[in-house]
Amino acid sequence: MATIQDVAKKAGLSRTTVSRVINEHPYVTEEKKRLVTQAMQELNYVPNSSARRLRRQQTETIAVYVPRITNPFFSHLVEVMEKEAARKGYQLILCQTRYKKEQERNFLELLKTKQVDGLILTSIENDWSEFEPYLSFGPIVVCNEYSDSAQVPSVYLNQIEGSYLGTKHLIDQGYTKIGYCTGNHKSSRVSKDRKIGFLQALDEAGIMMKEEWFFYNAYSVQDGFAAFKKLSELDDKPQAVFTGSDEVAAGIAKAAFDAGWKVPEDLAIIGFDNQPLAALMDLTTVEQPIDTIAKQAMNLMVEAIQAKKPLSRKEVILPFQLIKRSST
Amino acid sequence: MATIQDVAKKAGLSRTTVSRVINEHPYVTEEKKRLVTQAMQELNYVPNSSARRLRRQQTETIAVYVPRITNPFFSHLVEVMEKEAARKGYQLILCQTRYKKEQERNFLELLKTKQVDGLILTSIENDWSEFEPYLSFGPIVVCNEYSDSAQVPSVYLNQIEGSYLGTKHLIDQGYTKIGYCTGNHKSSRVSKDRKIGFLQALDEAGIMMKEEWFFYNAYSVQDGFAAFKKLSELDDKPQAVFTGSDEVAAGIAKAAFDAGWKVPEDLAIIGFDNQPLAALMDLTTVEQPIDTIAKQAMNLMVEAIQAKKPLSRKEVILPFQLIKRSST
DNA sequence: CGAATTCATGAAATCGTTTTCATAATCAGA
DNA sequence: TCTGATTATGAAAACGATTTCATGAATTCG
Repeated sequence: MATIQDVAKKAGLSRTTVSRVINEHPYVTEEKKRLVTQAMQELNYVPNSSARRLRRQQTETIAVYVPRITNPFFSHLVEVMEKEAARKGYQLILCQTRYKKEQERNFLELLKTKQVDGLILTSIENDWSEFEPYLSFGPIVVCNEYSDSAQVPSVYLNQIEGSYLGTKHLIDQGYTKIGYCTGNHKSSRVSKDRKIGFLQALDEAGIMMKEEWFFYNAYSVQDGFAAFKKLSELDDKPQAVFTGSDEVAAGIAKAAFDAGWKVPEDLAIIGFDNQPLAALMDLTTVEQPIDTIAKQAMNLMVEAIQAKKPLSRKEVILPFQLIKRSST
Repeated sequence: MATIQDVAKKAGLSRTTVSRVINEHPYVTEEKKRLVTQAMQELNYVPNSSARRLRRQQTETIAVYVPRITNPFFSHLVEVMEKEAARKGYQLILCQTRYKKEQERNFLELLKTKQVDGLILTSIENDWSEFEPYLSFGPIVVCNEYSDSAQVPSVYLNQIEGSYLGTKHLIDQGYTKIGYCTGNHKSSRVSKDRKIGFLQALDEAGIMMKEEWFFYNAYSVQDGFAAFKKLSELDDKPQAVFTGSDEVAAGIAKAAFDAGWKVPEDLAIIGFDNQPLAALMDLTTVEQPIDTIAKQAMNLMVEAIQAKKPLSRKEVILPFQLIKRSST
């Protein structure tokens, strides 16, 4: 492996000048620039990035936290982020927290040990106080999830509004017995707010909710199957169900279909996210502008890294959209 | 930021001893070990990974190439790889090539500039000769895709067998007019072999194929819609269609359903991958053992990095499985 | 008991860059 | 022509770890 020293020797110049050429500093004559470029080419030289990182104290790498990359919502988020990051000369390190507090904390070391310039969180398992101390090591940006105590920029949607929008739609369609089937993840603000919005819509319409119409821990298609099974065994069944994701909605729809139920006549279903799956299953759903969330979060991050200033609290709140299909 | 020097001073010892404690070298008395540990704690010291990388000449980071992370096949692959890598103390850098030759080549710099210890390719756009020169910078492992000229380990499935298996199944069900709807990506060996296996099955059964029953560039649900539209406008329509992915199959199934067709009576459909989507849409499909592919590829990579020996050609070929559902 | 190991530590070299500082040479303005 | 800025270059000091080499002390062995 050729080093900058080798190039310098070959070109008959100093390391400094070579470095200047590499980094496009001014004050290098065309003549020397040519010499250096040629020497670099002949030696097949490439700057060693570890050395550069050490000296520059920056890594041009950003860590992105997701629970699991196979969740389409998060893979979409990551796809856009990676694209945006690459465009700006940054790499992405993928951190799957698997909904585990400890996993999430482990990855924090990346920031502390200077392996990444910053952290983007798309989900939050731990209390914000766990993150707080790491802010001195580099910027953190929150997106999708949010926390009132987080003193960093957050790009998110007002999930109260989102679930209100979806629930209101069900109510407007005339349903009065409405089930609620979501992950209801304890540490998630998104979960909490969704529930608030849901209840708020019911409340405004003067509609009652029954304890047995809540179905929790539903994340996947499989969970949707299970939820339907429970639902179908109730004496007093809901006429419609609000879900936390298109996967769950799709699972319920499929199970209902297999059981000979008609959607929406026997059971109306509303999904969340508007993924390709929703179009496929003809599910009404609440759309989240994933592309925009991802881009904005990444932009804030790169800005923060380059400004080298600590980030302050800042909220970017984006709007939802209802996509009406035949499941409601 | 505290450095190793600060710790050494605080503990009244040399950098060397501190380093020994950090790296668990033998030959340090318990007494000094305690002193160092305490000093590290008090100073909130963490080793700087850039410095460590520079000295050690390794990064504990692996780059994974995928076309797009939103493709469920690849996100599944990456999920398992990340898990496996984390378990072994490695990080993953995500590289989305977006099916572009140039993007793919750009990411090669990561290896050359020593930002990663190795490369795992799950898709290949460029000719192998483009990768060849980079082998001197670190190990490369191919998985899913494969190339005869690649002198590195490859973990893959014999796609000729896979599509043969699926096509044979359609033939066994009595279909004689069979369409073929895949990506048919030019640079992909997978694509080529799938077609070979398909034609082979037809050939063995003495079945004729019509040019108009080939539908190419189909990757997504959306593409499935389009393919069905074309198919349905033919005078002589196929009775069954072999597809390259569950998404495409699902798209066709949905479009067919919307058009009032019955599956499989009016059109039989077989997918590929056995993703959650396939269960949802009740699609017969050819299953690929994604978990195993991912794990094996990652193991080979870590082994290669740690052995520090150049990798030689080696093939790990895994088996397919047919999942029969109601779409055929 | 002397020689050969093994254990324990530190000084200094090293990894490959970028940055600071110093020094000339050139140029512009009075 | 002198002064002060601008341009062009290199020597040497960082960046923060690990590793080599040297050296003594303690232990084992014949």
